[in-house]
Amino acid sequence: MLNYSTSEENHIKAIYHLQKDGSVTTNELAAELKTRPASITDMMKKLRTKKLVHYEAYKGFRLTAEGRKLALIIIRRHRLWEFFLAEKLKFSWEEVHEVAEDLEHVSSKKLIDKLDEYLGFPRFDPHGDPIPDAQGRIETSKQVCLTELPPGKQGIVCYVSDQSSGMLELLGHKKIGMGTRVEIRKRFSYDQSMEIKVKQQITTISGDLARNIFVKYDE
Amino acid sequence: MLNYSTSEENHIKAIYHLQKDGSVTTNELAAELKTRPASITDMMKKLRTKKLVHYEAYKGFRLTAEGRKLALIIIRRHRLWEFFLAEKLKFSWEEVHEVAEDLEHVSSKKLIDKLDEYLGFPRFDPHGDPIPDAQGRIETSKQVCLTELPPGKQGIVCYVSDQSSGMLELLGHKKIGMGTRVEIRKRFSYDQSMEIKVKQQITTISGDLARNIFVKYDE
DNA sequence: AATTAAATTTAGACAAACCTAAAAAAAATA
DNA sequence: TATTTTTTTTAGGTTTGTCTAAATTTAATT
Repeated sequence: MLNYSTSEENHIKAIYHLQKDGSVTTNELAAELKTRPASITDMMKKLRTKKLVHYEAYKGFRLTAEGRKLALIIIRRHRLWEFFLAEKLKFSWEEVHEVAEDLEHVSSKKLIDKLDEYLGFPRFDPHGDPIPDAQGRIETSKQVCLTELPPGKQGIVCYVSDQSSGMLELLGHKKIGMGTRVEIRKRFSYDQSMEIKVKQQITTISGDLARNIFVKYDE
Repeated sequence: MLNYSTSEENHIKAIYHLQKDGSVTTNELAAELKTRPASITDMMKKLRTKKLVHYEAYKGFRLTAEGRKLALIIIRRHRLWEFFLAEKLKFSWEEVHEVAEDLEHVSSKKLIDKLDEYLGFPRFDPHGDPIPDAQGRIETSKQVCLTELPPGKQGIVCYVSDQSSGMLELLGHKKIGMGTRVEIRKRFSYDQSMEIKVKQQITTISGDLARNIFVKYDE
């Protein structure tokens, strides 16, 4: 595997994040990276010669297969470090991103694969974003607390933080378990309770319960 | 605390390592960093304006108090990462240096202090070199296996890797404990046994025993 | 469709960190 | 001490990644 500069890596990563569908524009990328449009044009020419992006003047750019592979490597590094910082070093949720921005450019593959193993092959970073595996495969879903599932979106229960018998009894009664599909129908700001659809039925759950249920959903 | 480039940090660190006593020369530093002498001159001028080195043309250079402080910060980062890689990620002894060369340039103080705490405030890296603490204080001694104590040097026992009762019995008999001063008098290559001086007396210990005793000594 | 506005690219400059080749200073030696 | 050798510095060039200002292309509006 070739080696890329921090700046090249940051450009590739930014394109990956912006490129939801269709192509990314010069101004968008300049805004994202806090540089000037002229600098973006220069860099795109370079990344084109390195076959990391498809680029034609005035037509925007998209990652090549190679470019996407690199983006996933960088995102893997970033999210594994975020997990490490939060889980092992007890950084708070909001602090991990900035430090991971630096750590993600240390490029030893062996380091990252061993870190992954040490952390127990986590699937989601502290923000709920999926972590690509060593082969660059990534889940399309994001993991969030049920309280943050966008209303109308289908979520799949994947984790419950409180494993007490009281919690399990309640979950059993509501017919909620690992893999159950849920969807938020209505939220009440007064007490954070919500009406959700579970197995074709509507039930109400408390904010306390919702805060302990985590779901995956596609963005 | 200001921020320095990777290249500046590497120069500062190299000067620290070469500057045993007296000043460091242009050629020495160029050899150490695998650059050309002309490049060293350029960098020394820059580091002088930043008040990190004392430098006068043709007279070599030494770190200022400020420069030494920076060097110790970089060495602290390097050795803590080495410890992490060996202890937690199970990298081998010889592999840790190269990866730590990259990690040492990630400059978050909070990261390093939390890493230090997570690792249990280790005092020596996997090579036996002392790790500076958060205030930049560093022990002058190096920690090595008794088999590697230079003959004639005084060593102080600081760690015994095998804590079995058999080992403790033997150590008690030989009057060797934590803090005991030892000195190698003669080594026998045939079976790695050695004659050592302990409390004014000469005794013989086996290679097996020596391999489990660790000592600190000043270089 | 013509004109104006916005986005993008080109052209030329700059700083950082390196380089080579030549000049100057210091050290070694005859 | 005079001369040669070695070390160090200066002068000028290169690459990377950024910038500004001007030119060009594309998109929007009248």
